[in-house]
Amino acid sequence: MHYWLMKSEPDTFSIDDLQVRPNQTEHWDGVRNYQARNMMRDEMKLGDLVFFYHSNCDEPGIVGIAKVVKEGYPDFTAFDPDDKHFDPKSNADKPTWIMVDVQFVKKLSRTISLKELKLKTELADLALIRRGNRLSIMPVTEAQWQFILALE
DNA sequence: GCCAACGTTGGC
DNA sequence: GCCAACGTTGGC
Repeated sequence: MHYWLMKSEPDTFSIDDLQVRPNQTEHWDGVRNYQARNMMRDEMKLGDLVFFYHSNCDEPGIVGIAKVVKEGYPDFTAFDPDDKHFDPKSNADKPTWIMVDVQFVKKLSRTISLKELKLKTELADLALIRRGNRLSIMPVTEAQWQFILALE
């Protein structure tokens, strides 16, 4: 059982969007970073829990929880020339990019903001708040997970 | 294989 | 809108 944090821009896809999807489930397409891809391909397992993080918005922070309901499989948006995330180097026989499906679990009662997370010495090692980090998917230790949940 | 140029991310 | 940080690309 692993814990994760996944970033999404709420203007593009928010926790509310996830909540109203059929089965409250959506595929996490569009990741075009090898490190993030490798985590989805190799380490994300059914039932893993995910902090849903809103980035590039008024109050960046953790807004909810999701869980992994389908393990890594080819990101078909890479095959579609009309898709924003089209990648001509990826094809169905040998897909470069991988995604997982996540399902809504809950919204937090409040946003646990990046600003707040940065103040906690307990979270100094969290990838999210290390300077210059741009990974859209990152691991969270169980201790970090429990600590953050207790902030709600 | 080096590295400059360029594009993207994402906080502010 | 700005810009720092970082990943990728492509010439050599």
